[in-house]
Order: sequence, then C-alpha cells, then structure tokens
Amino acid sequence: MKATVPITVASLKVACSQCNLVELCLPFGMSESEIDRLDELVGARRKIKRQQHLYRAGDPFEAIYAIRAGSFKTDVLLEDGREQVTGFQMTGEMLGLDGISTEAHSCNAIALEDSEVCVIAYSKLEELSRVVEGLQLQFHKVMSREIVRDHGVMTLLGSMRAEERLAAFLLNMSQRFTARGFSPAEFHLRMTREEIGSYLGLKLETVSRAFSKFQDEGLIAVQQKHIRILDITGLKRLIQHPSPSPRP
Amino acid sequence: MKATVPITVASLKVACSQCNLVELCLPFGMSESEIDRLDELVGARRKIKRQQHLYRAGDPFEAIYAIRAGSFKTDVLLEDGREQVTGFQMTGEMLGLDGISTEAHSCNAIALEDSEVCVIAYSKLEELSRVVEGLQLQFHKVMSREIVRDHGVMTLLGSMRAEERLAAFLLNMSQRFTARGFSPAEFHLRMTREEIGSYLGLKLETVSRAFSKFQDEGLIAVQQKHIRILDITGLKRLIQHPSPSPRP
DNA sequence: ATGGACCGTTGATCCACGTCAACCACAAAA
DNA sequence: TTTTGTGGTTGACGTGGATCAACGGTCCAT
Repeated sequence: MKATVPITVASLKVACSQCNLVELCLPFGMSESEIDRLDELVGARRKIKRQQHLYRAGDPFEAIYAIRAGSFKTDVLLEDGREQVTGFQMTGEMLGLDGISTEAHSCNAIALEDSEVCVIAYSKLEELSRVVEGLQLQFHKVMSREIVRDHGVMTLLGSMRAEERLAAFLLNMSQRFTARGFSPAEFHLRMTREEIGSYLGLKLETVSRAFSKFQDEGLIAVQQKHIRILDITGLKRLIQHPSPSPRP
Repeated sequence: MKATVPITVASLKVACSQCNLVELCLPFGMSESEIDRLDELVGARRKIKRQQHLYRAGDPFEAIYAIRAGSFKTDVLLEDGREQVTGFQMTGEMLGLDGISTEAHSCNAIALEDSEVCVIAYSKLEELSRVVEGLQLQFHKVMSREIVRDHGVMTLLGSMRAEERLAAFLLNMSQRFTARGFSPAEFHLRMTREEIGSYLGLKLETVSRAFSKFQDEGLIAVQQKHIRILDITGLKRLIQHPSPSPRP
C-alpha cells in the first residue's frame, strides 16, 4: 500500500469543531472544549476515488476512518470466491472498527463514489480517550452501536422474506438520509442491485423484482438508482407482519 | 428487577488473577500487575438458573458480564413476535456490550444451563480503563471481536446453504470447546434444535434433517444433544465449496 | 411406574427464491 | 454516429428449505 500522502490542500486538517458532521460523527455528545481537543487527533484527510479501496482485508490496522464525504461499502470474501457485503456507510459513520481485534482489517472498504475520510490514528485515539472522558464514552458507544446494527442485520437475514428485507433496507436508507438533512422520501442509491442483494442475502434479480413489485403497488417510484418513497407507512406495514398468516 | 444480591458465599469476589479463565476472558494479554488491578473492578458474581434472564431488552444498562460458568443465548424479538437468536456465549465470553450505545440493553440474555457471571460495573470499567492501558486495549479488542464475529454470522446467513451453515456452526462450537480444554470432537450442545435453527436462519426441521444427513454420511454421530465429530475435514470441505457447481 | 410436556425425527407437499436466459437502458469509448 | 460494456428488467423453470403432520424418545413431577 502506498501510504505516502502528498501534502496538498486536500490533506490539510479541518477542525472537528468546524465540521458540519459533528452531530453524526465521533464528536456527538461531547462538550465544546472536548471537541477542541479532538483536533489533535484527526490527522490528514484522504480522498478515495469511486471503486477504490480504503483498506483491504489483511491490511495491518493502524487507523479508523470517519467519512467526511461520499459513501462506502464493506465486504468480505469467502475462500470459494463468494462475496458478501456487510454494510454500507455514509457521511459521519466510522470505518475500520473491525481491525482492532486482530490488528489487521477483516474486510474490504470500497468507495461507492468519490469520497473523503478523516484518518484517526488508533494509537492516538487510545491515548486521547484516556484523558478525554467524553471521547472514551463516545467511542465505546460507536462500537456498541455497530454491534447493535449488526444484530439488526442478523435478524433481517435470519427471519425476513425478500420483500421485507428490501422494505427494511429502504426505510433504513431513508432514515439515514433524513438524519443528514436530505429528503426522507427521495434519494439516490449509490450501490448496484447486486450489492444490495449481497447485503440482503438475495440475488440481484430478486431485488429487481421486489423493486418492481413495490412500484406496481404504489409504494415507491423507481428509476434506476433514483428512489422516491410514496407510501412510507405501507413499507413499514410490510416489515411488521409477514405476508402469509397474520400471526399464528 | 430485584437488584439486591444476598451476601452469601456465592457473591464473594474471586480474583481474576486466580481465575482459570484468564486466557479466554477480559484479562487476556494483560500483565500480572494489571490483572491484579482488575480485582477492584469485578464486583459480585451472580448465579442465573437455566432459562432465566440475565437481562432483558429495554433494561437499563449498568454492567457488562463475563461468564464464569455455564452458557447463554442472546435473542431479540421483533414486533410481530418472531424471535431471533443472535448468539450463543460460553465461559470467558462477555455479555451486554450491546447496551452501551443506548444505555439500555437491546437484546435478552438467557441462561442455557445453570450459570454464573462476574458483574462488571460499566462506570468502573470506564474509569479503570483510563488508567490501565492493557485493560483499555483488551476491552476494545473484545468489542471489535464481537463486530467481526457478527460479520461472520452475516456472511453465514447471507450466502450459505443450510448444510453449510450447520457445518460452520459445528466447527465453531468444536473450536470454542477446544479453546476451553474440552474435546474438539465430542461435546454436548446446550441449546435446542429450534434455537440452533433460529441462530442459523433455519427451521428446526431443517436443522434436524441436516444432522441426520451428516450422520448418514459418516461426518458426525448425533445422539440428541450429544455430538461426536467423526470427520472434521469432511465438515470443513462442506463450507468451502457450495454443493452444486464447483465454482462457475 | 406413569402421565405429560417438551424435544427431536421423518415424510409429503408447497412455494419463495435461485437459476438461466433474453433483452433493454444508459454511458463511455471509438 | 456506432460500438461496447455494465447494470437493470423480466420471463420460464427448477429446487432448497418451509410448512404441515404424525410419531417416537426423554425427562420430569406426581
């Protein structure tokens, strides 16, 4: 991995206190004086072009990353070549937490569009979180949230049918776009049908068919990657009681 | 929740430094002097009878737990009554990490047999991990390991077929029993077929059939909950290339 | 011992989703 | 403009695992 980052305007620091993502990112819930101290933590920023890796499974773990702009997917690939998307990440979300346990990354992080991340050296994070209580608390919450999120995906994969999964996915995207100040009802997906399918444990054809079905039923309007949610309560209803047999 | 613990022999502290689980539990990798300081962290122990809850989804989060004896399952239940097992935990493993993010537990933890846990007050853990570096590092690794484990389950649920899932489950159990000094090839499952199925995203009948099939093929010997692995490489082969089409 | 829950096994049938295949839309390259 | 490639849609068909159902084994509590 070519680690040398050219000293350009792009790699100049931007204080967390100045960043409009505080509400979503690591600093959330920290006091102003605590956030000021974060500025010594967040080093260079790094730009990643669409389809490029931020890190690969097996890379030595040195830093975690906060997404400043753009979006990513993480995936693992099994020995036999099968690939599974384990998550999609948006601005303000953290990448790389999986690497702490073995000191090597356990998945690949790939940009879905031209993106930019803040690089947070893990050794510095540990050091600083020993003295800044709010940082320690926040960091633990971020990790814990990741665990809870993964449990959510496990229940989705373990107990939902195709259309429920896609409905849950759309509602989740909607909610995350909303939190970032975008429309809850209209957004642009950055990932392909195949990536959505991999994430949801479905084949791309099944994803495509479910999109079409939702459209026929007037729940959404789909045009390629552009989604418009027309009936949010209808989508919610879908995931609440399974299609056949309204409770045994 | 009746929180008062009677002062009995059972609740007396047992130093981590004296515990035979150090290799598996939170203290792993810490220096002796650091482990000694853990003793101020680990408060009362708590006994949980089979089928009883250690905590429930929604309970306020105050402590994490290290399993001293016995085993647990964690599960979440969806609005419509469906239930999903998110994990099985054995001695030395930690419970309750999901509670940090929202300060309330997000799943239920239920003993699969009469069990005992060490109660680790979270506020104390935060405090101590600010001064004991090894504890901080270890705790972060434990959380990260949970994330990696969850990703493993996600790939299992998202891309494996029934028999592969069960094979992976058995190999995982075998490996964990081995790490605890038990036989890699012969062990007693504490959970029902239904719980295994819920964890693996399968119905109990499918689990049962897969067990029978493995037995017919000479891979394992099953007698109710007692499992003997006869051909471990055969099981491993199962999860490496999918049944039909040996790679496209 | 004995009745009753609970748990596990096995068979028959069904259907949701995967598979295979053809075709279309759009974007970048030539 | 045409060409080429990637991503998306749709149809026809097959199948893995769910569902429904019957029965057997084990462990308790009486």
